[in-house]
Amino acid sequence: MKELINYILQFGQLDKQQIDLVMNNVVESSLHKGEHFSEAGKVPKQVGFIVDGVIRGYYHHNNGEEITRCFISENSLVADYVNFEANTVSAEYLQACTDCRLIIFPKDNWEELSRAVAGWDNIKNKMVQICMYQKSRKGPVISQDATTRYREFMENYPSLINRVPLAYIASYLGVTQQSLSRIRRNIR
Amino acid sequence: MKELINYILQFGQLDKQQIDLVMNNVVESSLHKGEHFSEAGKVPKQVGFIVDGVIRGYYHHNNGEEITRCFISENSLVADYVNFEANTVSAEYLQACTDCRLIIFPKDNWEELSRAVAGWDNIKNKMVQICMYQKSRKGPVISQDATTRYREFMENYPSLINRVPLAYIASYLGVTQQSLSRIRRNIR
DNA sequence: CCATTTTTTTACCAAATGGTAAATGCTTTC
DNA sequence: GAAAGCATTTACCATTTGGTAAAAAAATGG
Repeated sequence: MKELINYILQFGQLDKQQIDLVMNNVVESSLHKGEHFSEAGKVPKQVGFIVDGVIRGYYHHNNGEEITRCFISENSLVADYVNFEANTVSAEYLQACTDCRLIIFPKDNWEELSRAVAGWDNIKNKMVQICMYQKSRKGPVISQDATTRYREFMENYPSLINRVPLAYIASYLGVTQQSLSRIRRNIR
Repeated sequence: MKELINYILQFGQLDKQQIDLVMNNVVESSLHKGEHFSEAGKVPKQVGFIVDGVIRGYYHHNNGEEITRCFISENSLVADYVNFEANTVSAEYLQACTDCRLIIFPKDNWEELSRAVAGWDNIKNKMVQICMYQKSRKGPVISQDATTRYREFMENYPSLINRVPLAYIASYLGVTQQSLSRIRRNIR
């Protein structure tokens, strides 16, 4: 819980009683590698905070291929927030790509906090903006060759290289995992 | 002006007097192919409506290469709205890729309308959402080969193929224009 | 600790793409 | 309508990447 409180207090002040209110509206939870936080075709019902682990966002393209769009790691909110807010059906999956420890805000509690905690909305909006910004972060540059895309990935996400299965990184970079493996060999 | 009025009235009702107020706060304008609507490094000061023509959004990548991120064509708003609203410096260029006829809302007038026209904010928010959605629309899929990316581009933007210089489409698709030219030959 | 499963690496060949250079075609302008 | 400036196509070859199959390495579960 400490991690979540520290995270929240980055965005605004809360007194002890308010912090307790927040804590009373969350649930600790976990996901094993491969399990889903939310799924395409369903209406998302929760906002999560990643205490430990990495979650990826992906969708199925026409041909059925999985396209990885982003990675989200610890000390971040995770949610398909637009559809969470609008009660609409999600178009993408959010899946644990390592085992994850999470703190969950169920939808009712998330809304309750807006009523119960003065200043919560201000904090909330800032957190959500950061959350959406991370998901929209520029992906790999399509005109660059795979080697360059991998190099830039290492610069932008150095902490992921040794934690996330190669197949997901390959999917994010738009290459087969065989090609990515070859690229890694040739880089050294 | 008719085009703009029709566009606006899609999103809400306005009476004749209110329409006049809107018209009094815009300026007709035009851009030649190659000229910029707004530029990276500057604070955007206007919202535009494209009466005729196509504008592209692009930015410079590390290595100096131009990356085309989106195309916007007639009957759409065009703006770097986040930075327009926040008075912050833009990170991308918006450039006419054909000659364009535009209707411009200078920033002061745009804000004036919120005060002068009841219901304007409601209409405005809907228009801006659509504008931002169009810019965020999913780009070409990085894992597909260039031929497939071009095929899907033709499906998604059939009206652009014969209007926009090939070099810009190539930049959007992440291939050299020579490769794109060859792809076009082989497709027929 | 061994068996099983998952993940990563290798290898080989075919196909796609980039780099470079040049030719052709198309517009614009005077 | 000729000249100049853009835009598009072609060609050739080197390099990169994908497809397929299999081996090796690492992680997982009894």
